[in-house]
Amino acid sequence: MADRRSSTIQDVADLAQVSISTVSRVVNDAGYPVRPETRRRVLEAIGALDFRPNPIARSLVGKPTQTIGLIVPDISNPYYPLLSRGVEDVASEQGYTVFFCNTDRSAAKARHYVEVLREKQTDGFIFAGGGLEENGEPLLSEGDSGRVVLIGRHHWPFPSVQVDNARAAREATCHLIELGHRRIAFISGPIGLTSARDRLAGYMQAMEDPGSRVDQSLIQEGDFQAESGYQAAFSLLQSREAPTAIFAANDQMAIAAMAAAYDLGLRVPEDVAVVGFDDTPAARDVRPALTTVSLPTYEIGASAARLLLRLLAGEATEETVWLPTRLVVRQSSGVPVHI
Amino acid sequence: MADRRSSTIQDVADLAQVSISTVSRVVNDAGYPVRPETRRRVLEAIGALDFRPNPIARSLVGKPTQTIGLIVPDISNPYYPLLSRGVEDVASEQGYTVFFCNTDRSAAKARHYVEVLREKQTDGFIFAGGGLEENGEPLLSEGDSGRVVLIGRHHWPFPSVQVDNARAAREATCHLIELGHRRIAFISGPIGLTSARDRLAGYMQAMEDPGSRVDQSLIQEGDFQAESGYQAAFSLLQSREAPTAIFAANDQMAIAAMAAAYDLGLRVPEDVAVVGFDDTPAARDVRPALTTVSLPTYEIGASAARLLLRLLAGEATEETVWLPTRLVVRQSSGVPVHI
DNA sequence: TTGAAAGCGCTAACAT
DNA sequence: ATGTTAGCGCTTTCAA
Repeated sequence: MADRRSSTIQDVADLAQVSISTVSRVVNDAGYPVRPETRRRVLEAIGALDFRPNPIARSLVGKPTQTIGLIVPDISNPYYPLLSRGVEDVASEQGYTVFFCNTDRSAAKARHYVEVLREKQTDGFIFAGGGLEENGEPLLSEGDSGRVVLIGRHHWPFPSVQVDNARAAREATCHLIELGHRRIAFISGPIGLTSARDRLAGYMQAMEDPGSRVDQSLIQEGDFQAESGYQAAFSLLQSREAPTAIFAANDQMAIAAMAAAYDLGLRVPEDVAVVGFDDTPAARDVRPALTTVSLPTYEIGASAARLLLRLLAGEATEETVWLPTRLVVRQSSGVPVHI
Repeated sequence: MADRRSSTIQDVADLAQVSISTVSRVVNDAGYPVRPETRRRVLEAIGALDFRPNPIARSLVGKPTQTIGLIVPDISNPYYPLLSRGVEDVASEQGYTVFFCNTDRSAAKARHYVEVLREKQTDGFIFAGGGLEENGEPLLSEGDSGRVVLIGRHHWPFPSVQVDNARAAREATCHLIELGHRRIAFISGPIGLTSARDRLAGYMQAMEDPGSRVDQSLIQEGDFQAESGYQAAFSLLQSREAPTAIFAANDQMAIAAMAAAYDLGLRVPEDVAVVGFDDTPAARDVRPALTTVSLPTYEIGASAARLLLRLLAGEATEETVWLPTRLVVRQSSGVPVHI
């Protein structure tokens, strides 16, 4: 039953013997005066017809859609699900529904989604990951102000939530140094990405401390995907002066690096120590469990959502939320530990 | 520039000195006769004003939105990103944009999303994973026919794409039996899910073949999450008559099972063989690499999208697409192999 | 307390 | 070939 084209406000009005304005009033229940008896009739009709206001029509007249979008660069990176969860939890708690969009690290796709989300389909959106411009052309404009929050470093006048990637990478590298390692290799993310560059910078800072210049052959560029991490680690580990430790810019590459070591007959952490970045679920599921930089991933998403919601409510203005990172030492770096 | 409230069709009409209908005609370029000179003027105005038709208004008058939704049960299951990719690739190739929705295996959330997507925000949607009813109440209605396709087994009169879970699980179990294993444990998914039950059924079939009744203590229920797999494997492996092989209903649990073995000082595959299901990226990244049932995940998504798009174009009717599975033997089951 | 009517931006008959 | 107009379903003045 109730499978015909869904009922409209007019149907309800007819059934309740009132005008559509009255129906609209009781639906939007804004403390507008409506005689109890009338309200009752309307409510009854609404129930009988299973009426629900058409959100399209609603937003055409400028009403908020109670929907926000979340744009992420790579849905297959296990880092994002948790972040999404954070966004979703706080959003749905406040009655918002969230649509996820995957840009696949393509600026064109990102632009496309920004446009789609912008055109009033959603009240606002969260943009995670880099790629905020497509060959010079900014993806966002002033007009987006007040309804967008960014995650990660950028040079835009929008609120955002951040994490100190450089600092975190520096700490992780120092951990390895303290363990006695000197030849520490670094597998970076795509250097086109700010976050990847920041992590590299942190590594460099730590390595320079000891005095010596950083051996460039110890640095390999990956692309955040497992395959690239495997390749990089494989060649690193086979080189004449193989590193005794490998620090990968994300967990996927780090886990792949452990695989490369395994395939070369090397033990982790005895022969090579490995540390990752992100603390994705896999980091603790794998063996040896991965030492990695733990990001408050869920909280990053939750904070971004809170920020956006406040923005939409007209509260916050420009603002940056910094969240802390923490090195989680597990087995892969060589220290006897709890998991 | 161009940051005021975006221009409307009226603005364009004014600037081009034509009526809004003419503008609409050139915009919707349906081979409708428009004098070249006029068209040029309109196009020029459109360019000057950076006009883009408001999709909300457009869909209010019944135009398709060129948007589809994809509802998945658990965005943090690494199985879904690839499926999503399949959906997205064929969709965007045909000019559709896709919104992802995560139900978190909650029927209430699923219902919510179905409603949101249904109310014309999207032209149609793909529903992956179970939970198609909330205590008896079906989530979908006849009215959805023609704009929804399902992924996975169900009893609904909607087109869908399927995989033979039972058969695949049977084959995987047989592989273990052929390797000489007799005490093969099974860590199932939540038995509330059809796919989980089917996989269990397949395992049972294979185990019964040899004659003996299946030892119930060999079967543990998990929830598709790593933690449950770890627990199950840990207790299984410590029991008096420990299994020599563990078959987990998905890769996440299988990988966790390997971790449990590792933590108990057991070697995989020498002491325990492990096989998984899904062939997520982690299966090949982990060491020993995981023997697992490979699903054409990407293709499942792509097929579903193709089906939906054809449906929206008014082509297909009711139809079920079956896709093949394949056992990928890697290291964890004990055979010397290629990865 | 309620209704009538004007739009929101667009498409699609229906004129011309 | 182009313009007029009536909606799509809803909210919101403005009247009554």
